[in-house]
Amino acid sequence: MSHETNTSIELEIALLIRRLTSISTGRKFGTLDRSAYLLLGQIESHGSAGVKALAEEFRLDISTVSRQTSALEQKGYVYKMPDPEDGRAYFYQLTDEGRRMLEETRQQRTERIDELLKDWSEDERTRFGELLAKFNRTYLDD
Amino acid sequence: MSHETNTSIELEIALLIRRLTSISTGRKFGTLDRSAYLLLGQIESHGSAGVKALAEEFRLDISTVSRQTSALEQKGYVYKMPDPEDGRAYFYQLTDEGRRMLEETRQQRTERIDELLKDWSEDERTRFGELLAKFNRTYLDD
DNA sequence: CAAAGTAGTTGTATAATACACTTAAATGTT
DNA sequence: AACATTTAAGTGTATTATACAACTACTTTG
Repeated sequence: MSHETNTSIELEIALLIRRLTSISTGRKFGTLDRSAYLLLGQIESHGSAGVKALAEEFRLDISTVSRQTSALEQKGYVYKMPDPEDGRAYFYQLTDEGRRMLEETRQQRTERIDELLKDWSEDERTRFGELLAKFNRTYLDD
Repeated sequence: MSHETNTSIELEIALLIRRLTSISTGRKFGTLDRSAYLLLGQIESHGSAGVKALAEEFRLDISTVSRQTSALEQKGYVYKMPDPEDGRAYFYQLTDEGRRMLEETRQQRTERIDELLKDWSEDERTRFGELLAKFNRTYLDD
């Protein structure tokens, strides 16, 4: 059973949910809640970003993301760099602690998926991951 | 492109979300919000039920479902029959209006999926529906 | 029959969200 | 160059789905 496949699946599910729903009352899958997990993941994979870019990525209101990044900053998972080219804007970047938490959460979530899909065939998991990814991309273009 | 396949997909997605998250701030896909849609669908497919059974089905707190069914009753989509065998309990049943709304919403949601997946192959849509269904069942047994 | 358990409701708190407004900086127009 | 418009971010407020706790009325059990 491929660990990478399951990592992909759990990420795609988290994204699917983010696209389709709003909140998730404290229903944590790992140490970080979903919004924190997705934000940190986005910053990790696409580099530092401002509130506006993050809000667009996740189809959330800027005010919502502003509060979420604020919370992440408070916890020391990200820090804010002023954009040298635009006095209004900032770039959020991961701290070492943020990177550590992200990895820890990713591992916890992946383990959860490992357990849930332990009886699925390799082919099923691969296919499911691919299709969720495709669906999430389809949804994005809407 | 099979309409039935897409109906199945949208139902499974709604279920997936219900399982994994909590709320969805007014993010309606049709006339009914997700909780109303799922509750009416459950009553339609599994027959009249009380608050407790519905809460268990959707892994929600009884108080949450109590409020949701209350709202549905208020809108005239369900009515409450006292359980003849248990003076504390009730059975919620669909009204004609509720059945109509359910069907309308189902159609709207399915159309949305039709549109989203218009470029997917028949095989992909079938497979995605199957896998989501399988995943939801897997999740249930947790 | 009294005690414990249960179905449902209601009160209260929480959390993620949107929308409206604000502030400060950037951009565009005459 | 001055003023108007736009824009990035933050803040105030309302909404909503949810959980937990307390309560009521009924049922089951010892």
